[in-house]
This record gives sequence, C-alpha cells and structure tokens, in this order.
Amino acid sequence: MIDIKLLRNDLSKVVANLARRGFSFDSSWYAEQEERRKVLQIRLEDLRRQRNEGSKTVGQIKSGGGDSAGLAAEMERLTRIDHELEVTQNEFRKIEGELEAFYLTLPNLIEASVPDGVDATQNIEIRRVGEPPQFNFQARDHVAIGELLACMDFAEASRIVGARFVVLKGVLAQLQRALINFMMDIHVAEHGYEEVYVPHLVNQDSLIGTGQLPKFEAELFKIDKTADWYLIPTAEVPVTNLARDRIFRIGELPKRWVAHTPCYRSEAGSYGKDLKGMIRQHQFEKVELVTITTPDHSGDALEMLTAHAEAILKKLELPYRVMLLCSGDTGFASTKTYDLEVWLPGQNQYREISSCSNFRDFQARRLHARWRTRSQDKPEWVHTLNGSALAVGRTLAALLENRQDEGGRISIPELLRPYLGDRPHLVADGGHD
RNA sequence: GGAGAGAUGGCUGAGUGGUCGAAAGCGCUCCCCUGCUAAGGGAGUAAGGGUGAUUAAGCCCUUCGAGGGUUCGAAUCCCUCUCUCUCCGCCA
Repeated sequence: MIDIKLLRNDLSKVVANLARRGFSFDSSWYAEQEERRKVLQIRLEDLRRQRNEGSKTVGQIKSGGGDSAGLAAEMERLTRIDHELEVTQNEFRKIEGELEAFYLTLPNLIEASVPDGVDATQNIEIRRVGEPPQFNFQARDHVAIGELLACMDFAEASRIVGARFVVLKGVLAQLQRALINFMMDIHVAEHGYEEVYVPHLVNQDSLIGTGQLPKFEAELFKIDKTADWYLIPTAEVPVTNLARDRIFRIGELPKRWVAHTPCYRSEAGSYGKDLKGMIRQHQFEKVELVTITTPDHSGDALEMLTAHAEAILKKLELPYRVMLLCSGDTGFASTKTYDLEVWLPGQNQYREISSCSNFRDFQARRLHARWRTRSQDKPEWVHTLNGSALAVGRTLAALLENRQDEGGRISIPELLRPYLGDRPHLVADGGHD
C-alpha cells in the first residue's frame, strides 16, 4: 500500500509516478470519494462526541448527583442521535470500504533510478558475467538431455496430474537436491542468513500482506476444502509474513532469512509460453532470500541481496547477465527490481532465473511491520526486500545445457561436487565415470 | 475428534455496566541524590485517525483477539468466529 497521506496531499505526484508503469489512475473518482469520506467522517465523529458527552451526563445523574428531571428528555435525545449515528456510520463504512479496496489495487511507486519503459524490451542490461559456452556440436536443450539421461519425464507427470509438471529420477533428482543444499549452505554459512522452515499453505491475509491479493488471485492455487488457504506461489509470502504485526528493535535489524520451498503457480495467462521443459511449471523448487531492514539501508540491501544471488551463479560457473527492469516491467509491489538472467544454450538466449526487489514500505504497511530505536519512540515502517537465489528448476536446466558434452555427459561444477559424491560428471544410468 | 481454560499497552498482569485508554509491576527515557560501582528518590512512557497551517499546541474520534448484538452508555453482558493453553483420543 502506498502512503495514504501522500495520496491525499500530493495526488498529482502519485498519479505521475504510477503513469510510469502505464497505470492509469482515476483521480477524479478518487478525489470525489475522498471528499465524501472527509465530510462523513467529520459528521460521524461529531455525532459520536455528542453521544459520549450525553451518556456521561446520564451516568452522572443516575449515580446520584444532578438534575433527575431532565433525565428522560436527555435519554430520548440520545436515542435520536444513535439513529442518526447508525445511518451516518453505514454510509461512512461503505465509502471507506471502497477506498480501502481501491488502495489495495494501487501498485507501488517506482524509484527514481528505474528507467522508463513499457515492457521487458526496455529493461537495461547492467552487467554480463561469464561467457556463453561454444559447442562444436548442436547444443541440446535440457529436455533432450533429460531424455538422454532417462531421468526427466514429463509424460509420467502428466499421467499423475496433468501438464506443466515433471518427474525427476536418479541423477537429476539427486542434482536438484544437491543444488538446494548447496544454495542453502552458502547463504547460511557465507552470507549470514538465518535458515527458516515455513508453511507451504498461507491464508488470505498473508497474501494481501505481500501483495499477491487481491489483484493476482488468478495466479494462485486455492485450497477448496478450507475457508481461505492457498498454496504458496513463492516463499516470499510465508517468510516476509514473519514480520507481520511486529515492532523490531533497531538491534534486531536487518533480519535476513533464507528458505527453501516448493512454489505453486497456476500460470494462468501463460498459455502457449514455454510449454516444453522445466522453465515454466505449476510446481518448482526455489531458494528465497528475504531482508527486513530500516529505510535508510534498503537501497544497499538490494545491491547486497542481488550480489548474494549472483554468487550462486558464479560458483556454479553459469554465464548470466543482470537486468534492471524498466518502470513498465517492474512488479506490482516493487519499487526497483533486478532480474538475473542465465544463459540457456538450448534456447540460445538469456532467461530469468532470479528476481531481486526492494518493496520499501509497501509490504510493511500491508503487514503492519515496524521498527523503532527505543521503546518510547514512534514506530516506523520497515523496508522489505526479497530475491530468488535461485529458482532451482531453472538452475538445473541451465547446468544441463551449459555443461553438456557431445556424448551427453554433464560436467559438475567444482564447488557442487561435494554434494554429489565428488563425482566430476553426471552420466546416463545414474552412474559416474 | 472430545472436554475445559484463556486472549487487556513493549512485556507481566488487575479490572464483571458509567469519572477506565485502562491499577500495579517490569522494561525504557529524562532529572535528582550518592566522589566509581551498587542502591535510593522524582517525572514521563500505547497505537491509528480527524480537525488544525502538511510536519505546532489544542480539541475530537477509534482501538482491551475479530465480527455482530443488548444498552442512553460495553474491556466488563449475549451470540458467532479465530487463535493459544491444559487434559483425553488419534497420528508421521
């Protein structure tokens, strides 16, 4: 949620900022509603004040002191006020409910350093790291390699459940598990994150807190059986919600959490995209970094978090580039986002493997997550950030495609080998050479 | 799944219809005293919002798990829900 005071006091600034995203703000509707809200609120509060004062008088009369002659008349007057109060209150609640709902649909403001643009084609490449490998044979994509290794089966998954799932077996199932442990260990031991294990189901409030609801319901899997539970689309939701309703002491910040979870996405609206392979699935594994920080440090925290995600790619010797998303491509809740794109020889292009965002106080307002220096200070909103480090399925695909040889062997990056029994290659049949 | 108890400010905890936004303690802040330290004394200390001159004082409204109800008036009475704890059952 963006700052309502800013909205009330500097509407044109908000409208102009959101226009950078291509978001059109109906400011005349808003101004009208807001004016009505104001009038109703003043009226409502005045009626309440009258009632409170009158009730106090009645109390004084009844408890002995005072003129009991006026009692009946006073109580009658208060009953009339109560009636008017009820009417006014209903009107006020209705309009306030509408405004609340509207606020939840407003995206975050874009940071000044984010370039203007309408879509992904206008994202800015910040840097490139590593060289795409040169093959003297036709590079296979990960689907073909998976087939060759006989360890990746989409047909089986579709019999079990349907399209956009995969079954991994043998060396590839092990590779995925190795990657998860590898990433977690680095973030904990080298980058100083606290490992957390969290629920994979969350309620509506949590999803509103991080911004997936109410706008993006279509992208979520909802559990039919219970009132308001959803499968998590990312660990961002349960992990960031650890900060909900909390007031952090200054010494506790920054909080840096890392979690591995499966992620479930309906992928509504992506029909026809990435139909083949592990790039876009209903279920995938991800290691997620979350940072809770004071406002003055969130800018640096974004650079740091991005560097931590990059560290994984470097250690895995995967070529990638860092993209600064333009205003039109930046996500709903984010003020600034870096995407990491890994080179996929099978597709002959860079593809997103991580997305690192600074939400500033947008999620904090929805979550009611605050901090303060001393117990008598006024609490302020924290800033929240998160980033994938990394999407595991895509990392697995990238390793297969970048590190294949003509015979279909996959060389294992040096630093990953301890997680795979120190073998230097993956080969078919689950064996090693 | 069954039975019972509970949910109050940063924390512990009192409060069963009116002067309670809430005793007391802890914590924290400031001041005084004590030549250090320890101890002692005093004052202050919930959040959100409206109005005000957009960041003042003042005035006002809301909030005692959430939602509804009774009443002139609800932390307090009634209903529904959520969560926590204890015991029993079941279970990885």
